[in-house]
Amino acid sequence: MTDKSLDRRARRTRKLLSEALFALILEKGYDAVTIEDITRRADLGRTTFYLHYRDKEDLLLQSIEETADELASRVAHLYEEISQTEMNQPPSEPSASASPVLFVFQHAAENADIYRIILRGEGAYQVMHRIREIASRYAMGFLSARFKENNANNAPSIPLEVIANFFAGSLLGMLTWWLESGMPYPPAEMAHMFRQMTFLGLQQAVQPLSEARLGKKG
Amino acid sequence: MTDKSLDRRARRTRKLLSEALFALILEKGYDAVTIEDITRRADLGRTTFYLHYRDKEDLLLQSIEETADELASRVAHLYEEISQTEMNQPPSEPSASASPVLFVFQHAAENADIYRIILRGEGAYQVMHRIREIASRYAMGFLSARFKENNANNAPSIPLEVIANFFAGSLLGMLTWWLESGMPYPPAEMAHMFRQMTFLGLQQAVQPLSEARLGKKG
DNA sequence: TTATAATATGAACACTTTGTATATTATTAT
DNA sequence: ATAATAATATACAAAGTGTTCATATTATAA
Repeated sequence: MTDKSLDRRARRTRKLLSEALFALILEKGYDAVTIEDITRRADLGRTTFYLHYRDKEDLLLQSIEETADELASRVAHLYEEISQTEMNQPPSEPSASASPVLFVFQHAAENADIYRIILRGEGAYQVMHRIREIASRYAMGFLSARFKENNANNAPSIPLEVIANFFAGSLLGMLTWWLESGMPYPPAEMAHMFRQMTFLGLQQAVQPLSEARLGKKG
Repeated sequence: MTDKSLDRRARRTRKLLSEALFALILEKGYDAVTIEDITRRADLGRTTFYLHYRDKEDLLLQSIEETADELASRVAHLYEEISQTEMNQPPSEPSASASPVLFVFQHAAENADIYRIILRGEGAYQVMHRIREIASRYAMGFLSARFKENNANNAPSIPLEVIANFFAGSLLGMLTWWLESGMPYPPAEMAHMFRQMTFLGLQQAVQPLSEARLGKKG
């Protein structure tokens, strides 16, 4: 998690700086935060900041990178386990327990501050762009695996890239709403609802008991 | 569109300023753009800027507000027409022609610059937040109308608020990808794919020809 | 066309923030 | 204990901000 190769003072300093930045961003927004704000909050000299980071954006991006890497590696690990387990199961059923989606909601709950900052788009383009990239690359892998399992013969009716970005967008949309409204449902419930809408579509979600029109094709 | 109550010079000045800002943001990112950059590009005196706008953010937000208002009013108009037309049709079929979703893709294509700026999250929190709000409020209205038509009796299995944010997120996700990759499909095709995924779910999109598992419920 | 009201401009100003340099002190690792 | 590393205070130049003011230009309506 935190780099052990660093001097103890340096580790402490960086931790204080990123915590101060997070708090200040949530208080008054990224743009309004100055370096002096950060170091004053962290109770450090202003010059100390420049010993560790180039500027405000550098600090934020490095902090986000840490969180993203941690999530990515843990999800990747979980994902491998799942794809093994599900080899012996009906594959396109929404997997209920230990799904990567559930994991994302849990991770977001544990790191709510940084997730809020990321999803609000603070720090502009680069941050949100990087997150969307991660989410849709992951979705691509996930979907192309499922697709190969199920449709060795048929071409998909919609390009995978499009599906992946639909998937990433909807996940980020639900995450954002969930965090901004104070996480009114537990992660498991959010994940369940997400899977339901994703796999079965709005038609099912809106009219749960009618199965009549499903066979039709547009 | 542009306020007729303004002096001709003032209209020209504001237009030049916003065009300059858009171009500069796309060139080097919101944060890096200074007021002097803007006025130099627009070939205006720096003090002139402050005659019209408080700061950089004010200029951007006003420009976005204009675009958003225009879209909102045009969609609202279209939406009324549709809901009348569809009263006499099977209501939960994805409506093919003249759908509000198609309209959004068209509007995005016509105003690609400002849409890119918005969706990249330039100008931070307020902008993206406002857009998500508009999108999900619209989705709320759209969905609750459909829901009432179809399910006067049953409670929806998923809260409308959640569905709306799922919907908004997926639309914004697809829009973003589409614009950032140079609009590789025509608006009509994007809208069609969006409707397909939204209403029928990934299951249908990924395995278009298998209708076997659809009846099941998780 | 002309009067006058509204806009645009350049120069100057105080102020904030940034990023760097330097000399000094404090802490860590071994 | 000591050599290396990190933190600090102070100072500085550069860039950007937002405002004021006197002056010039342009639009509008009588």
